[in-house]
Amino acid sequence: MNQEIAKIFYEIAEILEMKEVAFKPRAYQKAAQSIQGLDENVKTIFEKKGIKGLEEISGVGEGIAERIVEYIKKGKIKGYEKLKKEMPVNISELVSIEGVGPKLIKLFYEKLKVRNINDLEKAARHGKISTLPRCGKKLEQKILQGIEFYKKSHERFLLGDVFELAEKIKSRLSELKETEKIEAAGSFRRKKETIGDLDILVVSEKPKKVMDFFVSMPEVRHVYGKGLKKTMVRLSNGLDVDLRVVDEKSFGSALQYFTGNKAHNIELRKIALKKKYKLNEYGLFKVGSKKSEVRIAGQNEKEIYKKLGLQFMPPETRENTGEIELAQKNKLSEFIEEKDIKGDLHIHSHWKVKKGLIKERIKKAKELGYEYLGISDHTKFLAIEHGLNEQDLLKQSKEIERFRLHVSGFKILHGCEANILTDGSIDIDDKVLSKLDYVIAGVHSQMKMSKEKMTERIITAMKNPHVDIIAHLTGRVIQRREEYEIDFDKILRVAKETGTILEINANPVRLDLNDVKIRKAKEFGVKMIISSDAHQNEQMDLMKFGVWQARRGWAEKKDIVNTMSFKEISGLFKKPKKKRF
DNA sequence: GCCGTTTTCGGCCCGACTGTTTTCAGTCG
Repeated sequence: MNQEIAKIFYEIAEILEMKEVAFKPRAYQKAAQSIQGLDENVKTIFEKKGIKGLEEISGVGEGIAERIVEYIKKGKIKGYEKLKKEMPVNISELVSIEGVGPKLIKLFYEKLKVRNINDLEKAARHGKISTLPRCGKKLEQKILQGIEFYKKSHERFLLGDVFELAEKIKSRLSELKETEKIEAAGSFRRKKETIGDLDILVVSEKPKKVMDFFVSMPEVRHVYGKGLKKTMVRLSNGLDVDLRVVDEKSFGSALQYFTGNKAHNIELRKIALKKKYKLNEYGLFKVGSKKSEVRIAGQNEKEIYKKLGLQFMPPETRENTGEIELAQKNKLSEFIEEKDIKGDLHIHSHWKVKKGLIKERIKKAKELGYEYLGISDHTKFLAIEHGLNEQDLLKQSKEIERFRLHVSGFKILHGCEANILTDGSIDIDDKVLSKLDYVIAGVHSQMKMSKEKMTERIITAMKNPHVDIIAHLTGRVIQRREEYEIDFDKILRVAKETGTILEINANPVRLDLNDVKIRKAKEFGVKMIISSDAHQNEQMDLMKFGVWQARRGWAEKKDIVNTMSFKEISGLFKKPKKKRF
């Protein structure tokens, strides 16, 4: 329901903008944004706390709260229906065309009766657009091109897919002697799970050379525009990349500015204004009388936060979801870092089909600087993954015992990734589970159950004294499979009571728990573990994606159990679950 | 329509780029 309401509010904002209503568009937009990012359903909030509860949402006041209630009760909003009648246009579709905004939509509708992308394409093809005031041939071409790109579905890219590409582009640029500093900003730097486009900043004395080199890279398929400050291209895989050349003295402020997110930046500027400063991508300036400006920061990003009276915030937290308020009070915690990770406990060795892989995994784990590694193959219910049965697990235990004797200075744990069956039971006998160092359990079948049943299923598994960790709790595969429906609050309460650890699956297609859920789990005092869930050696490198996600969820070292030493974590697993935390 | 260590009324982030004109409106991030 939150997404539905957010979408309506965004549309209201656009329509009001068309009607040139002042300020209200921003209000609706802001409310839509908050509601979209909300963890709890507005309906639940309303049922629990009434209209006052809704008004607690940032950007939601009396008026908008009433509109939300109207939607909850009647499934529609009268004012919105009325606006729609005045402007019966598919706005959300049309605004997604690059270069088309509310004002143009209004003009196109009034003069050409354009209601959707199809109409717009026809109008542009027939040369109608360029007959309108302030519209020319170039706009017409731009619109046609925009439609072309829209049709090729301008979807977002997985962070994991963008990561390697970004590294490649950065290293190409760094080989060029004309570039001094290089940094990728935007949602990539904030390590969002999906990326719309990539922003790269460089410092250079020779912008022309850098831009020429940039557009000539083999990955570049299309150049949107090329200037000395900004060049925009599309790569052959469809990813849009903007390259910006900035002055050394503005590098920090440009990095801050282009990292965003937008809402975070707006808050920062407001703080600057209150201090009689001005903040933009060129620096932080003190504004004196007669509009004289003195730069007080810009070269260094940290300096900007400091001068604004704020603790430094890692890019992963810059979403304007409360980080600024905490930073003002100096109460922002230290978040977990990659170097805090001491081991990986969710690792597959495909033992039933290939025996030599445990050794390879150990070698890789040592390279990563880990202190320990846990082998956790699938169990028998997952025949397709050659899951191990009870006998296999006992045999594997003996082999791991032999490794322990031969490997020095490194510790190996033996676990498994067992299946939570539909009734919540585990597909491996308790007696065998109790012989393992630890047990991960996950749902791998029957994912479309009712919310109540799925919640009950997982809770039953958590109540099993042998189940230490629940893997990929929501089962989502980003952009491919929805989360299962679960009552997350209820699960968190039981996790806390039973001492069950929740996994943050680091695979970039899962990242499950997500940032919002991590933050909530932390608030409930539930412990988490970050796991690569590697099926191949190279996938053990994915741990960092989990760490970034954990940082986005404000997790600290103490919230994540695989920051513990081997002694601590093996001791932990030996204690009864309820006495662990 | 929202919101408050300048305000319960009067403000609401800011600059670049583009295409269109010839001083600026619309869009974007």
